Amino acid sequence: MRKNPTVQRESLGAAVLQVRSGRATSRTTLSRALGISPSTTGLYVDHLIAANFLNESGLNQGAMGRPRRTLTTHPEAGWFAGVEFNAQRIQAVGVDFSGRLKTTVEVILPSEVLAGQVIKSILACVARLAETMQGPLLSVGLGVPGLVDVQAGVGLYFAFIPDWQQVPLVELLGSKLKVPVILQNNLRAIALAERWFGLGHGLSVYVILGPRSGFGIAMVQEGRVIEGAQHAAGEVGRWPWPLSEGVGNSHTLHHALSAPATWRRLAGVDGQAKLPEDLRAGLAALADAAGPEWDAVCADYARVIGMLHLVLNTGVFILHGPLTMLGERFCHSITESALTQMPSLRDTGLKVVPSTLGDNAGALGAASLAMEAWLPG
Amino acid sequence: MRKNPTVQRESLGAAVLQVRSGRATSRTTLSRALGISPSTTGLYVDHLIAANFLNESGLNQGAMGRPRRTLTTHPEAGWFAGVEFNAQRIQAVGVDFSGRLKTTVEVILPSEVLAGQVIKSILACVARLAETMQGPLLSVGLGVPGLVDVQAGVGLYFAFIPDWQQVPLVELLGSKLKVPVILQNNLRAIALAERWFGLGHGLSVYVILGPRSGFGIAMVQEGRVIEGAQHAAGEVGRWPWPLSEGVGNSHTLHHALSAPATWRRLAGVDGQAKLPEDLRAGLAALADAAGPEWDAVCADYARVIGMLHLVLNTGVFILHGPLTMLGERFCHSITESALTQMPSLRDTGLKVVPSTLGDNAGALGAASLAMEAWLPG
DNA sequence: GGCTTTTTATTTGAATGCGAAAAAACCCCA
DNA sequence: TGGGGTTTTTTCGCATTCAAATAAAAAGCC
Repeated sequence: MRKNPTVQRESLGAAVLQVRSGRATSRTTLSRALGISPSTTGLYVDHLIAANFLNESGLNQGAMGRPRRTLTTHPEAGWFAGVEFNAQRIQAVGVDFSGRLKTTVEVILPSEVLAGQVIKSILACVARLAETMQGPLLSVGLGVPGLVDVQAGVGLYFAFIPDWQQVPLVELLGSKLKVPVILQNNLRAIALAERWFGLGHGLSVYVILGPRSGFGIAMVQEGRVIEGAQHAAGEVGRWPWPLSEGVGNSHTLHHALSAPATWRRLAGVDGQAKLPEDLRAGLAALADAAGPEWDAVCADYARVIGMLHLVLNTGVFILHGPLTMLGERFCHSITESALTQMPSLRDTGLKVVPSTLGDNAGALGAASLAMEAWLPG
Repeated sequence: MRKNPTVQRESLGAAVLQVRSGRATSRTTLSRALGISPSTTGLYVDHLIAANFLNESGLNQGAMGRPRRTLTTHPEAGWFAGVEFNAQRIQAVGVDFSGRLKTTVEVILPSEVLAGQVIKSILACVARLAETMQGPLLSVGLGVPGLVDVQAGVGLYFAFIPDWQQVPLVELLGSKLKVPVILQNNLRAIALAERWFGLGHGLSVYVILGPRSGFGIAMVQEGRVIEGAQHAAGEVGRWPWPLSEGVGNSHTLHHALSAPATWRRLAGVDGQAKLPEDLRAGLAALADAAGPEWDAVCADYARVIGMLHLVLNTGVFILHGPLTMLGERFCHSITESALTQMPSLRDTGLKVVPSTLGDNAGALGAASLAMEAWLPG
C-alpha cells in the first residue's frame, strides 16, 4: 500500500466525475481522461476507495494484457438533490452517488405564489427526498426560472412570481440545508441534463430548444454553457415575429411558437380558445396532424432553427418541453423544412431531435449541477 | 540568486503574455494574474530575465510599501508576423516582442489568383518584414478567409480563390519558415486583435461585425472565440433578408447589408451602379447623409444586431471593415434604432461602436494569434 | 534618526505530482 | 509448464510548486 498524501479536492472531484460518467473505468483510462500521470491517478484512486467513494468491482479482461480493475462509484456514498421549479410546480429528484435517478417528488404550487413560499416548498421537497435516499445529502442543484446570477447565487428576476427579485437563494437554502447549493437557469440546467443523462453525452456543441409558456434556448459550445454578459443569453423568444412584422408592436416569437400557441395553431383555434387541461395530452393528440397548419408551424420552427444554426453552427438541436409529445415526426418535419428553406444547410449536419428525458429534465439537470459541483472531503 | 530549475514552457508563455499585455507589471501582480504563488512566480521571472525575454525597468513606488520592480518585455527578443489575405490583397504586419506594431506590408494580388501563388506571396511578405524587424522570427499567425480547420491547420474552402480547397497551410508555410504557424478565420482573428490592440481589452463577451463583400460576425464568450461544430459559426450573412421575404430565393443579408450594398443604398443608386474606385472613400463621403435611406439602413443593421443580442446577450458590438468610415454617427444611429425597435433591450447594455484599429485589423489579429501561441525555449 | 506600517521580493523546507522502471496479471503458444 | 508478448498497476526517486516565514524597501510619524 502506498503512503497517503493529501491531494487536491478539485482533482479528486474531477476523478469521481469521470468514473461516474463512465468515461473512465480503470486507473489507466482515468489517467488518460484526467490528463494526469498513472502514478498520481493511482494515489487518487487509493484515496477515493479509502474514503468509500469508489469501489473496485472485479476485473475486466481486454483483448490482451493485464486486466483492468474496474472502478465504479459507490452508490450509497451519499446522494444529490436536483430541484426545478416555475410558477406552477416544483419538481425534485434524488440521485444516488452513481448518478442514478432514485426518487422524484412533485409539488403543485398555489396560484399567485410568492418567493418565500416557494423556498419553503423546496426545502420540504428535499426533506421528502431524504426519506428514501441512502447516505448523506451531498449537494443541491437548483434550476431557477428567469434571470439568475450564477456566481452570486441570486435569482434576479422572474415575471411569473410577483416578488421574485434579487432572491438570495444560495444563502437562504444553504443556511438550512448545510450543503453546497448551486444555481442555474432552468433551461441551461437542462443542457447539463442532456450531457449527463441524455443525447448530449458525447457532444460538445448543441442547443436546447425550450418552447413552454415562452420560447428560450440554451446553447452549449465546447462543453460550456453560454451565459451572456448579463446571464440573459438565449432570449430568442423576444425576436420580433413573424419576421415580416413591423417592429414596435407586441408580436414576438413567444407569441407565435410557445407551446400553447403551437397547440392553438395546430388545432386550428383562435387565440381566445381555452387551452386543454393537460397541454401535453392535447399536443399528443395532434401528433398525426397534417395539412397547411402543420407545415406552417414546422416552417416557422425551421426558420428560427436555421437562422440559429447559421449563427452558432451547432449541429444538433434538442427539443424539450411539452412539444416533444408531437414526436419524432415533428422534429423530422422541421429538419426537412429547414433544409428546403435554406438548401445550403444541407451539408452542415443540421438535425433536430426530441429529448428522451421526459418531464423532469429540468430537475435532472439541476441534479447534474449538484454532481458537477460536489467535491470530496 | 535562486537556483535555476526547469519550468513548464506553457507557464512561461502565459507569464510573458501577462507582462506583454500590461495586466502584470511586477512579480506580485504577475503572481495574482497567473494564479500561482509568489515564490514560483519569482522563479519564472528569473528564468525569463536570464533568457532575455523580460527586463526589469526601474521601480514603481505605490502609495506605500516596497516599490514594485517593473517588469517589461524585451522588445528585441524577437518578433511576430501577422498575415491576413483575401482574393484581392495580402496585408502583413511585423510586431516586436513587446507587441508593438513596427512594419506593415501590403501586396495586391492579381485577379483570378490561385492558392499556390497566394502562398508564395505570403512567404515574400514575411521575408520583406524580416528586413526591418529586430531579432529572430518567433511565430506566424495567419488570418484566412473562408472556412478554416484550426486544429488541423488547413484552409478548407474559400469561394473567391478558385482552387482554395483543403490547403495544408501550416504544413506548407511551416516547412519553409521553420517557426510555428497558427491559423484562424480572418474575422475571428480580428476578434483577437480587438482583445490585444483595441476595444475588447477588458471585455470577455463581445461580437465583431464584419460587413465587407459579405456579412459575417465573430463572437467571443468568456474570452473564447466561438468556432462552431464545423468551424462555420457566424454565417449571419446567409440569413434570408429582408426577413419578410419568402424563402428559397436568393435574397440574403449578404446582399442587403454588405459594404457595397450599404453604399448603394445610402447613395441611392441601383444594383447595377458601378462601385466607387475606393469604397472606403465613397462611404466616407456619405457619413453626413440623412433621410429615409440612412434610417432604413440603420434600421436593418439594428434589427440584425438586436436579434443577435437577444441570442448571445453580448453587450458590445464592434464594427469593422469599410463601414467604419461612416463614423460614430452611424453606430450611434444603429444603437438608437435598435432601442427604438426593441425597447426591452434598453437596460441590457447594448452598444455598437466602430473599431479603432483601422485597415490592418485582420493582420494585427493574426499577429495576436502568433503571440498567443508562442512559447519560450 | 529611529520606529512602525505597508507592500514587495526571496528564501526555505515540505509535499504534491511526474517519469521511468519494475512488478503484476493476464493471454497465447509451444 | 514455462516463456514471450501485452497491458495495467505500483514503486521509487526526483523536480516543480507551494505555504510560511523572512528579508527588503519604501513612506509616515514622532
